[in-house]
Amino acid sequence: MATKGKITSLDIAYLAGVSQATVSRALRGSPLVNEETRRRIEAAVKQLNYKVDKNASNLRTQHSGTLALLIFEDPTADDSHINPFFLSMLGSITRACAQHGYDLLISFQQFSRDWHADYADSKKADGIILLGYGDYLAYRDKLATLVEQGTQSVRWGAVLPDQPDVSIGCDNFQGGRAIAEHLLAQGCRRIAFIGDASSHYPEFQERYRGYADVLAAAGVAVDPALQVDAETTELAGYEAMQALIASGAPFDAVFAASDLIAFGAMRALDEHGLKVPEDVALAGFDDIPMARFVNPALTTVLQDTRQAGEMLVEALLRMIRGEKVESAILPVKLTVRRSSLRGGAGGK
Amino acid sequence: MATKGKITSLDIAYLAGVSQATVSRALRGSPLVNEETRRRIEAAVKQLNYKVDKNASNLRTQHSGTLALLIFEDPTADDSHINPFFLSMLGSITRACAQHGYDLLISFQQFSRDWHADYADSKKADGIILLGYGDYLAYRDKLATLVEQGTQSVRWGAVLPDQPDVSIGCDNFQGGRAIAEHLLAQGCRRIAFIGDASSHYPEFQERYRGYADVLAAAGVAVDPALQVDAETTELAGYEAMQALIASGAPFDAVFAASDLIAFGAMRALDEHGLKVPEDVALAGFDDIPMARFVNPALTTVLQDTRQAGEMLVEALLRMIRGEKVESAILPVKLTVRRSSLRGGAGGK
DNA sequence: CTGAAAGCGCTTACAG
DNA sequence: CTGAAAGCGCTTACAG
Repeated sequence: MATKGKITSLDIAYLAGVSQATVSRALRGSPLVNEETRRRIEAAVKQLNYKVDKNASNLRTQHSGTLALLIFEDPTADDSHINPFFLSMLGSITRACAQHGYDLLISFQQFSRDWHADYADSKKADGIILLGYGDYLAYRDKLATLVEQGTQSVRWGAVLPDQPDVSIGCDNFQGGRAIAEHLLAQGCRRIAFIGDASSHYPEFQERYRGYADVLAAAGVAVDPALQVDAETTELAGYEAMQALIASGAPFDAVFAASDLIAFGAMRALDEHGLKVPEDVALAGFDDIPMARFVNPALTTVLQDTRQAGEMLVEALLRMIRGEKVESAILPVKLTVRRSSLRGGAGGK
Repeated sequence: MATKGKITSLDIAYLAGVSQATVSRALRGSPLVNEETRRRIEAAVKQLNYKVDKNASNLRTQHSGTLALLIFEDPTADDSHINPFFLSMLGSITRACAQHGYDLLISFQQFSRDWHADYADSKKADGIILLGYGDYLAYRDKLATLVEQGTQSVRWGAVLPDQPDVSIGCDNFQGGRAIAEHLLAQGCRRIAFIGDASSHYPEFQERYRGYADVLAAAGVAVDPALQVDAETTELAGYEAMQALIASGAPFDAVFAASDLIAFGAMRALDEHGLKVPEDVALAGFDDIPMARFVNPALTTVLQDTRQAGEMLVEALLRMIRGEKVESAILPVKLTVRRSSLRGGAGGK
């Protein structure tokens, strides 16, 4: 039937005995089309297995029905070792896109290199979602350029006073507070913080601020000797923990700025014969799926990735529609597991 | 400078003092363009921050420089609980696409519903990669339809004699053999298999065949009472293990058809006071990132997702180029960890 | 409610 | 090496 060549709306028009314009109207759901005509067209579409050519329709309408997701990662990142937290986000973003009838283009980006953010300019995507950690101070300029050029974009990350872009982030400060309060309630007083706490990594910095805030309010000294930098990998957490132990500074709890860091810390503690939670209470941040499987299961802060993904997509779509969009902060939830429980719950 | 309206190749042409056709040639890297002319054009492109409109160029050239990845999942699947193995695949596929200069569109699909495989027909993608478990016998017809309609596609999955499509899969049979041999070598004789072993799930079936093959060769009975169905989730593994324990059939080892199943089995064993590996040796399949973090760390079979992703993408691109492409089987690698070690390595 | 026609922004034979 | 022109397959004012 179909003459091998590509089937176009003209073929449908011919088969249905109408003009090509009417086919287009019918397929776009225009109310102007007669019910009977529409039925004939739909029959023809089915018969020839016709699909509208998106390149043509996108060219004509000047939008693509597609969003792009850029995930930043370390150059060191190995295939399968993308931060699981971002993979969860990816899942919920994909789903949110589908719900809104948008397709999703994804791309991993090296943080340090020039971003391939051309998806929007080249009309492959109507807007861009940015995801991933990296040095914010380096980040900032590129973000500003993006925004200046009028690229529609939203970012997952810390929500700060003067940032150039629209961001959605979780309440890192409250999360940090929750962990610190919990560890204090467990009787810990020498609580180490593993993770960068500078303005280069605002999310970690906020977690640290929450932690320091609670300690100070409780009259517990915030000892700089108990803070060790680490990027978000198991290895960095391991090495930072080693360094802390080697330093000889006494501690009875560890607040790792992310779950991956906590896993590394757990391994280092184990190698040094320090038991979690009996000798050292341990907590992380993110609540990635693995957190409940490690032994002991990890106390952490749940970031609701489902909600986050929906917020990101919805914010971006509103932006694309030309509405004014504000940054937003999502609540977090403390998730207590065995790794931080000093009392009777510990032990084998 | 740019008059707010969209910048097109005509603007570049005007600025560079050439025709629009020459701009197009220069930007596509045609050797016909004079060096000096090319430089002027490139300067203009930079000055106006021009990007080629992909919708227009794709429409003209009739291909999109994009591949689509469909990931099938259970309707029950929660946001963040996509099988981590497929997330690893997603990572390596994304990377492989980037290496080949292709963009990647992703979409989660409900297995039971009609697939939204229109990416290719609508010219949004040049081809499709299929990923995910599901009832193969139901799957098969849809696959056949896809292939019939001439949609370019490759699938990750079992490589079987009569399948309609091109598949890349790992050597499930050898993987099953490797686990069984290892468990036998540990002195186990009553080795349970948790996972579906029917032709509905050919990958699991192959793993089961490898296992049964080795047992038979070693003169160990393959007891049907020791095989319990389970889909690939932690919960299904947990429930299947409960059922097996409740059945009263004695066993000294468990071969779970996937790591997620193994995690669930581990939890059930733990709740029943059965120690891994002392009382029961346990092995999984996939080597997802969590496998090394559970306690005890899980013996499993490594599927090389990096290689798999590259193979899938390369096969699909060859197909798109019109080359003949065959299905292929990738080697696997036994990864022994503490969960299966009966000897001195066990214990705390 | 429908059709004829213009045009989205490119790419690429064709002619020079 | 370059330009003028056709055309990819749609969508949408415009006219009826």
